[in-house]
Amino acid sequence: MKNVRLRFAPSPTGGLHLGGVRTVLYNYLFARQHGGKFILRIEDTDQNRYVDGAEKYIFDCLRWVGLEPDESPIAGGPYAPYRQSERKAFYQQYALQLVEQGNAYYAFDTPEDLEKMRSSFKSEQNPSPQYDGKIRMKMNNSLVLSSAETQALLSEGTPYVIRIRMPVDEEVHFTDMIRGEVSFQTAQSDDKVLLKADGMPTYHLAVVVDDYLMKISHAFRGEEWLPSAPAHILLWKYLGWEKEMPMWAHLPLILKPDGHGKLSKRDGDKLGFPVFAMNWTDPKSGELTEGFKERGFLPEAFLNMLAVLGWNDGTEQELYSIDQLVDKFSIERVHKGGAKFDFEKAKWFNHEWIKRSTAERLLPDVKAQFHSAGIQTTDDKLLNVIAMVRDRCTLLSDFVTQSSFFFVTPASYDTDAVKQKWDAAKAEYFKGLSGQLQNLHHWDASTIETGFKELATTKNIKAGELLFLFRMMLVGGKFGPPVFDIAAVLGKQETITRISKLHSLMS
RNA sequence: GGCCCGUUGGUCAAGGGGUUAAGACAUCUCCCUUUCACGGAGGAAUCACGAGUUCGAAUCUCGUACGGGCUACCA
Repeated sequence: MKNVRLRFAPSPTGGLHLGGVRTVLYNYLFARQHGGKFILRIEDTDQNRYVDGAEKYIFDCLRWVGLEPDESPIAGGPYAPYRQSERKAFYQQYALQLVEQGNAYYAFDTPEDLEKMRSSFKSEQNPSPQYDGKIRMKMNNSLVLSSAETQALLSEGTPYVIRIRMPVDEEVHFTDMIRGEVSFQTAQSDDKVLLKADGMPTYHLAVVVDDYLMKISHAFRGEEWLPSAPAHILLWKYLGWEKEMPMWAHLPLILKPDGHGKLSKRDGDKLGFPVFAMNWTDPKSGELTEGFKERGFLPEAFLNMLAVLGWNDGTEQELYSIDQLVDKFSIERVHKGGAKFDFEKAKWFNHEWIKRSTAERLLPDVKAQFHSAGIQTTDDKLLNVIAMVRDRCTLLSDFVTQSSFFFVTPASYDTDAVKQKWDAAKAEYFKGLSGQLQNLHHWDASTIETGFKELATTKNIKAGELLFLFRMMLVGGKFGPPVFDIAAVLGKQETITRISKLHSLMS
């Protein structure tokens, strides 16, 4: 396979969701496998829905996960421009060609006309009537009007759209890389609008024209596009480009956790998990939607999770680096059925990636977490701490809750629990412990532990309860690494200070 | 309603005529750990249903049911 070119064509209307990132990922993997190019084209076809800043946001997300395109509106490329709003002339040219060939026609129906048509043809058997072969001769278009009438309307500046003229009785079939042979009857399809009244193309025209002009060899998109595929294939044919038509792959959908419908932003809001790659703030409403990045996901884990949501290489392996994915991925093994999204499993991937990452890899991300929590850290100490608590962190934000006590004295204690264990004998013990620690020459975990236990034996107190209190003094709660390891990192003076702090609080 | 796509434990899934039907998440039990985790051992839990083909069907065929997508001058 040569000259492999793939494209991702998001509409800049808001956040970049899971399905979008997965499509990019599969595109990217396929492009890298074949030494091809991955192209980002921005589908700003509908001015009304264009959202300020969304294009840059998409780039930021792709940069975060490391899937930067080879060609894009920002990076440029040989087939620029890559924004649909800047390619209007192309679409108009080809729409006109289709009209001249008789494969498309002008339609002058107003929105009210369409509304009237839908309500008058609506019935129990046909709840949503289409503008198709059965009714187009009853509408106001260049198929029923004489060419003189059509010309007159056109020159008067009457608003119009250009619609594809679907054949009444043809079978369109194609091979999908995931589903195999798929076929449709054209009679079932409607006369889709190709060029809108404002002169902008619809997706149907734009995707075909741009894929041709940009020499796209493989087109991956969501399964929701399957029903309109026959119209696209006919367009390739009518425009005379059939030989250059890309290979199609319709990816399965990512579904809501309960399986009822496509996963949407609202589901995330409702169930408490992100569905966007990164934080997205709607510029109009100011509403913030949380992203996987800000939730504390590693991009490696995020991509890994997405890759295996709907694909499996047939082995037991579940953890893949991006390079391993390039090696193992195959579009033929992508599943046909949609997968329900499970946030618990997503977190598991992140946990695994955190556990497997070096402290050095984690340092910048963890440091950022601490800084946004307003806690100052030093790299040497943080590196040490990361290695100690890594295993118990699922999200990057867990590092702060799991290890902030290394950097700041606990602000509060579980005082009720402490009160139950605290008594005069133990107060006496910790007084003694402070003195003993002060005189320690070697400050390391096992030396501290030995002294701690010897003193407990001397005072005849069970070590278990003392250990609990010691942990409360140093950590403030019932969590964290082994307590003597903590003391070792904290250092002599800080350890003694924390002992006396709780001590004075209790007496 | 029509058309298209799909259906293996609660979830992600392997398996594509003969298997004790892998594995992972979640869940439960136990071990380890004087915390929380990690780790280890084990348990419970699946081929949507009905016909057909076959010596034999999760696997092939056909129906049915269920789920999803589309049915816009949205993508």
